[in-house]
Amino acid sequence: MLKLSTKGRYGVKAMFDLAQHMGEGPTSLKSIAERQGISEHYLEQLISGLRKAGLVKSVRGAQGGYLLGKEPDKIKIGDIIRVLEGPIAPTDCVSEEDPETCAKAQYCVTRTIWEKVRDSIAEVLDSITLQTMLEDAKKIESERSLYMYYI
Amino acid sequence: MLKLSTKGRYGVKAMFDLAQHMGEGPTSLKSIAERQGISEHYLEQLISGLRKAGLVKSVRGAQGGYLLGKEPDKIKIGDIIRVLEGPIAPTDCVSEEDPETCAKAQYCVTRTIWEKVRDSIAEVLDSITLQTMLEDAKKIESERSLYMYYI
DNA sequence: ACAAATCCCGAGTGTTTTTATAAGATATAA
DNA sequence: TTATATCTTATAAAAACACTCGGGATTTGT
Repeated sequence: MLKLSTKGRYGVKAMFDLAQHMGEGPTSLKSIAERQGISEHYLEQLISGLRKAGLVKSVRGAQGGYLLGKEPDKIKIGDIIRVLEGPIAPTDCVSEEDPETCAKAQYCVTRTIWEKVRDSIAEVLDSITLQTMLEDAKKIESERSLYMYYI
Repeated sequence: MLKLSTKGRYGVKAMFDLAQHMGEGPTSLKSIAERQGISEHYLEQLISGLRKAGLVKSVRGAQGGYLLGKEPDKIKIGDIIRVLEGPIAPTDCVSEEDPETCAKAQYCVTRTIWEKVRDSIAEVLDSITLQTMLEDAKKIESERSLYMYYI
């Protein structure tokens, strides 16, 4: 159905939350889960993949938690999605990673459609970084207070 | 996983098959299913939806079958996908049809990402019609015979 | 009139994916 | 040493997916 699963959505929310709390030391899963309204145990599984991919770093023990693995302008939304949902692939025959080879691939007209869909999704997701999101959030916030001012 | 289900893929294949056999009278499900390698009974379910949406017309009885409901340049791939897979909606909060209203929608930064994804998918799918596919197929075929000629 | 071809409709079914939940092991700060 | 966290693995309910099946309705050709 061309739908994102909760993995991707929760993952992006969690990463954005981490970005918003940069410079405050490690952020615990518990606090992320509470702020974002996500099951802590479930988030645990998701962040495990993000850690293995180097998108976050973990600090164990009391007062521990997670930190971004890179600068926010180096983390694309596409990176997060690919870790949590696998390669972008509206169909198996046009997967970003080892596409299922089909004998008719060369002459297949439908295949070219799915390629275009894949590329347009990838282009959007790779054009947005956590930094972009932080800037967007700041902009929305300032517009919001401007509006409040004039009431 | 941002994946298309077989419904959408089979549906587009079947519609393209119908387009390729225009002017030859009604095309039976059986022949479409055979050519495209799809279960006939399953395809029956899918085409039922396409008929109700007016994308195909049916002719009952012996020698019956299906015909395109409109000219091929009037049938967008997006139309077919929406009938078979529902509105384009990478997440429920940005569905093309009655999006799930969320209290934070106005300030939600992730939401704007999913909107962009939705729009880019819709743009691709609505820019391609069955006519486009017929032209692409003809082009590929002529390139293929040209290549054969030079061997 | 009858048989064959074909569309039409709804119910049932096995598999996979999704979305968690739970329990316990490991590590560290205070 | 205790409380706070991360880490790992197992279990499982629910939903979606991809068919499968059976029978009914309609039309054509003999």
